[in-house]
This record gives sequence, C-alpha cells and structure tokens, in this order.
Amino acid sequence: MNSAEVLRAELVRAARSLGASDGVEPVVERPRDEGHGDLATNLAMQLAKPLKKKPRDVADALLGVIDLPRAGATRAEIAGPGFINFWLDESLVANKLQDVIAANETFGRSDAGKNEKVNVEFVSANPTGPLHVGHGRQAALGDAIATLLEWTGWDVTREFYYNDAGAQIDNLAASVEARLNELKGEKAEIPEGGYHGEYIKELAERYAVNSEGLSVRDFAVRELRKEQDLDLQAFGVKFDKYYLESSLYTDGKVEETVDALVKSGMTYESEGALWLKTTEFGDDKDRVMRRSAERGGELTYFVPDVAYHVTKWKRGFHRAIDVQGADHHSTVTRVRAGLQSLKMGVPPQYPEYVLHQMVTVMKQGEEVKISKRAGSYVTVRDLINEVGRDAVRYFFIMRKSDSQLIFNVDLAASQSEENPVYYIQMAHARMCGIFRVGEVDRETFDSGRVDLTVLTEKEEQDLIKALVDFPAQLSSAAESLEPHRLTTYLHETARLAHLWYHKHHVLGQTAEITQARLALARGAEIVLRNGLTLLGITAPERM
RNA sequence: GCGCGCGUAGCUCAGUUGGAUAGAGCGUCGGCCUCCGGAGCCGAAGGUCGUGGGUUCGAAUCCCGCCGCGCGCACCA
Repeated sequence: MNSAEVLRAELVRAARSLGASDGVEPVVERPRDEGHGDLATNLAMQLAKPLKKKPRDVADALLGVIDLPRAGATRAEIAGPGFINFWLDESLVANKLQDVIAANETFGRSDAGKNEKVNVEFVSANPTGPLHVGHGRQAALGDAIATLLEWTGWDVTREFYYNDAGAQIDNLAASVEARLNELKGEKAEIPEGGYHGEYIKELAERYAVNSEGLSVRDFAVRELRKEQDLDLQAFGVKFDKYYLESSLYTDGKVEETVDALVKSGMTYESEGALWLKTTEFGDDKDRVMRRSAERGGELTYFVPDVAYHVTKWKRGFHRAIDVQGADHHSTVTRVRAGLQSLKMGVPPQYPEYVLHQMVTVMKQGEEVKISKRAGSYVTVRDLINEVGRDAVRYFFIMRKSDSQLIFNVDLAASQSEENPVYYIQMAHARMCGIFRVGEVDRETFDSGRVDLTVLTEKEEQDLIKALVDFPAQLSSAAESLEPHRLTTYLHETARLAHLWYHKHHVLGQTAEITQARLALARGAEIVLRNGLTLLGITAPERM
C-alpha cells in the first residue's frame, strides 16, 4: 500500500464514524502547490451535502476522529473551502527511496491488468509503399501503449494487420505494370488512385530483371512488406503477430461473417446492394456491405474489418485497442455496429480506439511535404536517418494523440538541452557520471544501511517525491492510453534532477551525506532509465 | 451543411479525469558563474484558458449556442 492508499483507508474509517454512508470514496491527491502539504483530500466537501453541514465544520469533525499516525501523517490542517491537507512523515518519504532502489528495473510495474489478454493493433499499413510519418506516430504510440499495458500487468499482443486484399493492391499492381510498360518503351499510364513514387519504378526494374516466377502483384506486395519490415526494424518496433487480410478470405471468415450478419436480421437488400443497419448503432446512415452487381458485387472494406475483429474476440482478446489515424474515424461506428449485430457478447465499446491527428514535419521554419523515394509524402525512414530513432520516438509521443503534431526536425536533431530527449538523457547520464567519477559501482551500491533521512534539502525532497510518484504516473498513462503523460513526467523529473545536481554536490561531502546522495542519484537514474526504455528510447550512461 | 477532434503566456505545449493563487520549455528583460559533465545557474515580466450563457460549494476541465482551424462525410480504403 502506498501512502495515498493508507491515508484513504483511514479517511474512509473516519467518515463512517461520522455517519457517512458506506459508498464514500474520498479523493486523495498530491496538491499542485507544495504549501498545501504532501497529500490532500476533498472528503469534507463531498460530505457537506449528505451530512447537511458546512464543509469546514465537517473537516473539523473529521480531524477529531482521524488517527494521524495511522494515516502515515505528522500534521493536518484545514484549508481553502474545506480541503484537509496532510504532511507525511519525512522519514517515511525518504525511505520510499529504498523501495525504488530495491525494485530497480522493475520499479513502476504493477498488476492491475491481472495478466488478462489485450490486443494492441497499430501501424496496419497497406503494403503499397514505405511507411509515412503518420505510421511513425502510430508505431511510437502503439508500441508505447503496449509497453505501458505490459508494465501494468496485461498480457499484450502487438498486432499488425496487412490490408493486402483490397482495391489498393489492385492499384499497386497496375502502377507497377505501368512502369514495366515504360521500361519496354511504352508510355506509362499510372491508373487513377495509383502510386507515383520512385519506389514503384525500382520495383518494376527489379521485377524485369528477375520476377522469381511471381505475378507482378505478389512480387510487389512481398517486396513492400519486406521494406516496411525494415522500416519498423529501424524504428525498433516488434510485432507478435502479422495478420493478413487475404487470409480472412481464404479461410472463409469473411463469408462466414456476412452470413452471420444476414442471419442476425440486421441487414437488408436495397437497390441491388446488401446493407447493414449501422444507424441502429449511432451511424448517420446505413452502410453498404456488398455492392450491387452492376457495381462489381464486391464487399466493401469494412466487412473484412468486422470479420477480423471477430477473430480477435474469438482468439480470446476480451480487450482490443486499435491505434489509427483520425482520418479513419468513420470505421469506428461501422466495425462496432458489425460486432454488435452479431450478438456475440462483445461489449459495445469493443474495440477501443486511439485515434491520432495528422503530423506536420517542419524544417527551418518550413513544412516538408515530400521525400525523394515516396514522392508525395515524408517517410519514417527519412526522419530516423535525420534525427535518430530516440528523438523520433519521443517526439511522436510527446503530444496528446488527439492534437495535431508539429515535428520540428531541427529541434529533434539538436544536441542541446532545448531538445527534451537530449535533456532527459543528459539527466540520466549525469546521475551515472556521479558514480563513474566517484568510482562507485552503481549496480552493487547498497543503500540498505544508508540513512536517507539526511536528505532534507528542498531539491532533494522534491526529487524523491517525483521519483516515488513514478508508478502512479505510469498507471495513469496506461489507464488513459496516453503515453504523453509519461514524457511530460520524465521531463519534469529530469528537470528536478538537473536542479538538484547543480545545487548540491554528491561527492566530497561527509560520508553520511555522500552515501545518502548517491542513493538519490541511483534512484533518479533508475526512474529515468525505466521511463526511457519503456518508451523505446535508449538511456545512455554517457553522452 | 452534418459528424469527430482541437483552440491555454510572443512560440511549442502540459494541466493528476470537477479542486485551492492556471504550469513547463523556448523566446524577451535583469543579474551571477565555470562547477561531479560542457552556451551553464538564479530571478522577473508575460493570461478575460477562442467567445457568450448554463450546471454547483468550486469549471481550462461537464452541458448548450457562436467564431476559428484540422479531419471525415461514396455501392473508396
């Protein structure tokens, strides 16, 4: 139990003894303003109405029945409209640092997920070209979310869904064909909606030299998948499962789903097409599942998508998270409507979606729109080559996914403290540096017998509190599926570490102080390292 | 036009799920200083949280209207 939980338990007991109902859930949090103590509760304000008393009177009464030592506090006072602020025993706070060091690389882990299975699907690019910056944001976001869930006790599967069956692939094949014709001296006629990038020409050239007995289509898909794999490798993202859309057709899963939907009674025929009543589930109009004969009679794209999500459910994932660009927003209602129509006991909010807004790449104050190879867009590879994997990862998750992201290439590439990645890595390297210069082995450093209560400087207390708060920050980031909370936290913690470092020397003090400060440096190093590695960013020992 | 998202310091953005005097970095201005690890450290100025209402003890946060930006609105994916 952490200090907040201890306090909350005591508050519940106190509230009951005042005659509050059993359902009280006092909010205990760390106040923004440190003048307001280490922890604060709004309990008195919550109880004011049911008890028909003024908040401050309730607070008074509560203080009368609260057992401070049992709550882990040394002092409490009523403030503002009726908050009760608590000051924790400083020695307790300092001793929390022991926990950080003892847990080391596992510090921050929790078991909220109870080892239940969750599927995180991200990137899911069509194999029609190199990955673009949007995919990059998705890769960084999805991978970070997956890791956050792992750290909070979920059994995570990272999954990539290849749309290798639809019209996009026809366009791809036709585009390569056009370039092949060009090689034969004919005029290249790239179809409408086709692909114009330089890489298409390269594909055609390679195919012309050695087709390996494959069709243009199969060859192109294979090569581009290989290329995307390399992009992901460069980015350090690993998937547990690649799911091919085409397999849904060959396994008959798509037709199964169509049949089941028809049987559910949620479909109807109109104008020669088959429709799904998505309006029953909040859509603004019903959607076509199967086009009429005169339009080709093919299934629309969201049908295999429904079939795909059925497999997720059947594969035992009772929680699924899809990370997608916000431009695919319209699929959300359709996929959910399909799953609901099937009445398989899938919750209405399944799958959960994390949608991200667009990425704008800026270089020297100007927007960069194209890359040489891809033509119409900037690739992930371009960015990685230019600023490095760490910076790309960090920059892609440092913003809330639902706000647009401006990727400042110059800042990401700079080796200065204005660059947040560099700033955090530098803080970590500094902590390591202390040990290096002091010739103390970090790994075997034993803080067990060190008296940490001598860490009474303001900067020390601030840093300790931040370090101890890491698991809570991590949990909240995981719960809300918002990795940016962690980057914000890490930046702030790095700031506190820099501040402390500049103000107080570790080496060359009395043995007592040096030992205690080494423990603090070790704790900071651990938290920064865990945070960075969790996000797929390296934590160098020197820079 | 309809749906979704966004609008917070000059700029880029946080804001602990409704809490106390709204924060950080960069930039600007004014001082220090070379240290275990380096164009560093300290301080100041800077805000009607797009706007107008509502909900309540309390709103940047929730609800409604309006303004601005982005995305989506096919028998495309």
